[in-house]
Amino acid sequence: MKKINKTKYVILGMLSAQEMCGYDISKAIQNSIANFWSESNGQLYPTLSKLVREDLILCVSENATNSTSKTPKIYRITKKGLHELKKWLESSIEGVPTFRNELLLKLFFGNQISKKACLQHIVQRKQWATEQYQKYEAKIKNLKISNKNNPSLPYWLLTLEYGLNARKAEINWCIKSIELLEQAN
Amino acid sequence: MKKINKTKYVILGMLSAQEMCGYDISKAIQNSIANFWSESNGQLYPTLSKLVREDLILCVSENATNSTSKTPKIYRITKKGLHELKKWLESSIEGVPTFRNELLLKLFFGNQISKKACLQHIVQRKQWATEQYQKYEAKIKNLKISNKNNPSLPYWLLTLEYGLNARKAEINWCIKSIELLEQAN
DNA sequence: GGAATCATGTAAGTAGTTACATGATTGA
DNA sequence: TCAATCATGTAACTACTTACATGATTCC
Repeated sequence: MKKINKTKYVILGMLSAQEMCGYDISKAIQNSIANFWSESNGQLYPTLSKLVREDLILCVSENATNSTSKTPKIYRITKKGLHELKKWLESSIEGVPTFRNELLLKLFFGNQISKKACLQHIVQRKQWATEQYQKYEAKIKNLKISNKNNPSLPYWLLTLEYGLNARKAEINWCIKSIELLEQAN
Repeated sequence: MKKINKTKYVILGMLSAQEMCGYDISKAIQNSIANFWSESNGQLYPTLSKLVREDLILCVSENATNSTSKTPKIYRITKKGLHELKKWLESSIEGVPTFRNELLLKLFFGNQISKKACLQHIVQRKQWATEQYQKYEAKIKNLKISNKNNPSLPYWLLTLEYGLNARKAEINWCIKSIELLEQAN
């Protein structure tokens, strides 16, 4: 289950929808997949250059004339790139990585500190999960309106509902855990 | 929300229960927190040395006489180490990192491939989540018996129930998503 | 004029894994 | 005797983030 760089596929995926510059891709990530994926500039820009070298994308705005250097570079996905993207999208997922969970780590050693301190961590998480839950609800509502006829809508909703469900489960776990700890000897 | 190295606290936490060598710690991680935490040898051993230098743990088996080099080095947590551990356990959790989710990334771009291929990913995940769910159930059952009077039991159960809940939520999301996609246009 | 935003990129560093090297001990 | 497990550690590498540098454009 070794980690491989997927920045490549994020870029290809984003460019499969429309031509964009690096900055646009960065914004698009923020506005769509940020709940389960992030990319820093330090990964994004070098990968863009790499994908051009590999012929998976190309730059369609090399206005060689007025090259004032800080003009946006608009990228377009190539046929080869689209093929590579689809191949990856279809390929099955090899194992699910274990996510490190600081809350659970602290609770696992919970007997070393006061019950009250442990409860505080859980209450804090419950608060967070509740806020997140509401954000997901709002996003789902908005997306259904703003992208009514977008063929990608069902897929985008799937990802939001995953988050909604996960937060809901977390809230329930918090409630149950608070009760359980308060009762415990 | 910058990433900081928590290997330190895993080691301190494990040693707060009993004296152990590096290998034992590695095994203990496998048998207890592997569901939400992992450490590789490449992190573990250098960190052990570092913690000794920082006086947070000490090596209690420097049998300087018969040093055949591959004899286990038994470590014990110091007062300073225990204090540092407790301080961390009580400190509040700064932000929850976004976990990268390959399944959601593939589904987000799902419109680029066939509905069937997307469904396959979800079915596969459902299978995995179901297996995991059963493992959690078994672990919880066993732990309740094997650690009946252990004061840490409620905390350990909390972490297992988190996993159980999370997998259950995932299974439900899979079922719902499969239905939703099959109906879609 | 100046702040915010648009836009690209790099350098330095951290965290982390993998793969290897080494050798002792246990038990079938 | 040979495989498995116990046991420690390092070197090389990858992924990734942060912080910085730079400058254009927009719009109040």
